[in-house]
Amino acid sequence: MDDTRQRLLQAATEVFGEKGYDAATIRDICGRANANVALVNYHFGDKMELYTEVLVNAFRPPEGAPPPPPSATPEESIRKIIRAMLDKALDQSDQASLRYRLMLHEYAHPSAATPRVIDLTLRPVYDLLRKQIGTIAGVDPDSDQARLHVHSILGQVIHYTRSSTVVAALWPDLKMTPEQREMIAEHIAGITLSHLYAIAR
Amino acid sequence: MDDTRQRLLQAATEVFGEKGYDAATIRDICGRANANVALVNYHFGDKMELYTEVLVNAFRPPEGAPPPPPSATPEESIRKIIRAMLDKALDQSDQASLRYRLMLHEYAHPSAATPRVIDLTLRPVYDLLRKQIGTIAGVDPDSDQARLHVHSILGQVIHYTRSSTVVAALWPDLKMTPEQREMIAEHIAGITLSHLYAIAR
DNA sequence: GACATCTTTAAACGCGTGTTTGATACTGCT
DNA sequence: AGCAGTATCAAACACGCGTTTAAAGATGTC
Repeated sequence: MDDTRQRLLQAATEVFGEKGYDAATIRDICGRANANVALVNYHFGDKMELYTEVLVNAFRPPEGAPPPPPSATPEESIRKIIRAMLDKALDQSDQASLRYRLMLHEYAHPSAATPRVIDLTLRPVYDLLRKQIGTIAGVDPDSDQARLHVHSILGQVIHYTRSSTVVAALWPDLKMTPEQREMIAEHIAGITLSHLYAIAR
Repeated sequence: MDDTRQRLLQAATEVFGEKGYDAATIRDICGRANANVALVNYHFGDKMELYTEVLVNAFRPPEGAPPPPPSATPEESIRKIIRAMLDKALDQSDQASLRYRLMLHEYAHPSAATPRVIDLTLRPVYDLLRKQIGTIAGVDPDSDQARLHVHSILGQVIHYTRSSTVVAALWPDLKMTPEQREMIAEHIAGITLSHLYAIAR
């Protein structure tokens, strides 16, 4: 059945998302998919081709074109983007968080597919944030100023979502409840915005 | 000779620092140390004990007690800490950067030793930054406010040093020259400080 | 129903890994 | 010189990995 291919793809998405390419084993993937070890090679060729298939599948935009978000103010737009990234990354065992974790593994161990993954994931957010920031501060979205601000935001969001061990060790009281996520998102947006306003003046 | 043990330790520090625990191989380590593969097990027991020995050795404070830095203003202190972290991480093939990379690998793949590594590396900086920030903003160093600011700083610094692939893809013109490092450090310090002043008012 | 094609299976292969072995060289002491 | 203890060596071992193989089963076509 062609359904086997689909089960393998889903199992592979989970295992690659949880452990990354190197640590994931074909036997583990096939075990979860109730499939023979040889079937990965039969259906996909080899491990790397299965992996790229997983990436292509995970980062394919959904069918129904998502409506462009109602254009809020640039400030609210930035706040919403930050909050959405935090939520998407921290909602465990969801398909969206699997995508996010695949992305993080790509960044930690770059492969030939990494540039394409970046183009499909981070770059749209990067470009959008640059535009909003340029608008607020009255600077060119291509300027160092705008880029520095966007990397500040990305760095902080990735820090909270990827380095959970470090954060937990230094700040045990942080449980990442929805309220605390809101507090973090508000803080990240706040320091950037207050600096932007200082520039605009 | 006992000098073999030392050569193994140095080679292991390099290989573990470059590749992390899993990807590092005993044959690679022994090759660099011009030693037989069996000698790791003879001198250290097994791979994991060699690794912990590397960690203990790398994070042992140097003999001569380093003089406490001349107490500058809190603002200058924060700027210097940020700049120092960036430099230490990005200076290639230096012993200090090996320490830093060992640290990053520990955070990416937490082990039993991770809490101790955090205590020896990040926590001192974390506590110092909290104190300085508390002073500037007039808040408790234990408050959420102070902690949020410190995690913002750490997140950004780690982002630039660990996610070089991502940064390079999104911002090809950034070459991490000394001038650009200074610009980044100044920006990270700037957004935090300008927000702190806003709070203090 | 018979044949061709696509799927699935258990078993094995080749390779790299950490580790162990048993022999050999070296060292320091009496 | 002789000997005990340490250090080093080449070789092999056991295991897990990705991959291949050859046979068996399922499926569709005429």
